[in-house]
Amino acid sequence: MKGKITLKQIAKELDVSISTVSKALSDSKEISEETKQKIKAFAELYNYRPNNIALSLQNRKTKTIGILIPEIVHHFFSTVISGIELVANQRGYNVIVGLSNESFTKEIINMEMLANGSIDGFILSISKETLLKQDYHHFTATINQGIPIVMFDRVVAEVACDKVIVDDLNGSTKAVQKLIDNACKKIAIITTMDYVSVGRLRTQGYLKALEDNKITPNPDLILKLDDSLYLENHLELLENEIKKFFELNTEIDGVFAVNELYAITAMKVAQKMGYKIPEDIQVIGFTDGVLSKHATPTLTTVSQHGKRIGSQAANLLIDRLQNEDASHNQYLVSSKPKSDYIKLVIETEIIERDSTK
Amino acid sequence: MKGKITLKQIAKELDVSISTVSKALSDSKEISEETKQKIKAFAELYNYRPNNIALSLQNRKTKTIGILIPEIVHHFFSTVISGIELVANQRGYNVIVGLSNESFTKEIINMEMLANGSIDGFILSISKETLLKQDYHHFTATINQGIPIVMFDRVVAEVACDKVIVDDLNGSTKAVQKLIDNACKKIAIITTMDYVSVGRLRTQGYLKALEDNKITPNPDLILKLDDSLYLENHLELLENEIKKFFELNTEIDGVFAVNELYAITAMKVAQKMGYKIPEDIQVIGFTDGVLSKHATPTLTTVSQHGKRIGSQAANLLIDRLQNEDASHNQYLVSSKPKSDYIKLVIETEIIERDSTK
DNA sequence: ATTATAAGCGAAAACGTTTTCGTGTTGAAA
DNA sequence: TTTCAACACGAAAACGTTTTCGCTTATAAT
Repeated sequence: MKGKITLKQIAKELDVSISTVSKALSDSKEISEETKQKIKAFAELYNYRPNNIALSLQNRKTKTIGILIPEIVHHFFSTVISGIELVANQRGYNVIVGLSNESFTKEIINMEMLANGSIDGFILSISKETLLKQDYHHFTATINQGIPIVMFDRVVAEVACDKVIVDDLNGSTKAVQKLIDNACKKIAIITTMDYVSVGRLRTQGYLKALEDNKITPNPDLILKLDDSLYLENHLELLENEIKKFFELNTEIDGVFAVNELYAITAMKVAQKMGYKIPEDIQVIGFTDGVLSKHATPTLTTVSQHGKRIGSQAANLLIDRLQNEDASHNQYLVSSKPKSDYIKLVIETEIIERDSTK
Repeated sequence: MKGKITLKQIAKELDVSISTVSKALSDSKEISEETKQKIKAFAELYNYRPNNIALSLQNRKTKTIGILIPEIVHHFFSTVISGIELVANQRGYNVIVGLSNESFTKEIINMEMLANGSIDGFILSISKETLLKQDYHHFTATINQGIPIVMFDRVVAEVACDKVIVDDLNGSTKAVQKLIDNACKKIAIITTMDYVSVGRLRTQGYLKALEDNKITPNPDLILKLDDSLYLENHLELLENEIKKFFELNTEIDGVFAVNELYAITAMKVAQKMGYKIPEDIQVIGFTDGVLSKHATPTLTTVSQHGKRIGSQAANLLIDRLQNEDASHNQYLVSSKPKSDYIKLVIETEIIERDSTK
């Protein structure tokens, strides 16, 4: 009972042709009931399953989606994957994942490895190094090869493809507005360097909320942190940075942080300095990770709905794949021109917990 | 510039045969330098890359590993994946992931979907439902089909295959021993139902440590929680259970929890009840997730080294795949008989933080 | 001049499918 | 009895590779 049985073997065993076996198993009416029964029974007995690779070669499609993300040990990204996997499976697709580790080179290698027939399309989030370099030729090259891409979260205008993004700007505005509504007078933001698009957008949202309320932004209240401080191992450095920031700006009574780590670290530092949360300082973080639910106090967050992002991205990709397919079919008119790319914006939602009043 | 170029197209364009092109690109000495140059230049120009699917069909191997895990939004599992991906990539393999969502049926469907040629071998952790049912026929069937499996963490003696496990028993013993050394007199354990093997083993480790120190275990100090309470949404129920437990056993001065959630929830509840940690109660959790580093106080844990588990599992699998390969080669003697399966035990390590003295 | 040898290339099979297009047999209609 | 469908099945091509084997042609040896 070693190795899968093939059409050829069944054919030989039953002394019919390969075509007959194939047709019998697909219940073709070309084959007599009698032969069908015989073949089906035999196939059943030996648990025949068609070989995926052979099918892929034949159909020139693999029914597999390539996911390319910066890292996987990360609540947001793994949540997105779970969303992708959900609809992919429902619609008959598998997912193959590659990790760029935020590296430009690994991103390219992974893409090329998968683009040579292994997958039908990509769902990806751009690595930081690529964002810094602003070199997107591998994406456009892939698209030009006829492999569609759907980008999520970290997207870029330079590449023409479907995109699924979080309403970073609006979400941030809502969050800061909430702090304003909660009577915060001096609202700080803890954010990243501008080249990470989401950091930039969330900062803009912060500024917009202030503007909407005729509050003049105070540059002192904007803390831009180096990305390396996002890493778990630089926890102390991060704490120190935030501590200095608080010491320099003692009047802060509200903090908006663009990610979970910054938010809970801010809470921790503030508490160590004797502030009460939310009485003295209210905090909101952008993200919805595990830490938020379990911090003390629990953290009010702007939820990104990662799972929904994933499902939508998968739907977008599979829709396009099947559309392409249909347009190859001469009997159908291509319903969608290839040029109109969709940009889906997933609304955020503020989840109120105990770090705000 | 649409779609990848094939050997056939190059051959036609350059008016040579397909075989010549193939040989030229693999630098065969059958082909003259002149022709090689011409073909290579052309291939380079059109960015020729061999089609993975065609290669897979030819070689009857896909250079792809199937990962099958209960869930992906989970620090331990995503860490393991990152370890697998690391060595898989280094050794020229891709990874395709399937999620069982702890469901027996989804586990089977996923396996069958991938076992039909899509992958060369599996790395997996068994779903809870499968563990409960104790039905492992799909694993043995897959192995009998010639597809090797490496199991990690949640493994089972009934299936003959390579395994990578955490030294749950020893790790737990060490943790409880540490509590004993730290002068804890009444040490409680918060654990899961027995059918999850790791829960059972960790409970055994707890008992062993007591025994080693001639302490008679007190059944009242063992809290076995229903698995559904592991879910994030039943947080309040979980807190209540633990609260009742503490109220019933006021003399507890040490807690060993078999997972991160139980551990930090125990800390939270204890603190709410007025206990100081680690002064009144010391806590150690089995796991090494994000929560531990950021809880207040930070949690002393038994680290499982998920990344190492992943890398080792991948090495085990790829070793076996390449060994099989070699044994098909008639010029080599199969160096390893197929029957001796390896069980790797990854040592745990206690990471001391502020929840112990 | 004849023969052996090597160099350079092409034909074809194989991997496992699906599908199109024959082809032979049967039975009924003319 | 001849003709024609309908039926049941097989041969072969195609997907994109690699590899074995065989065939020319030119060169070297006799």
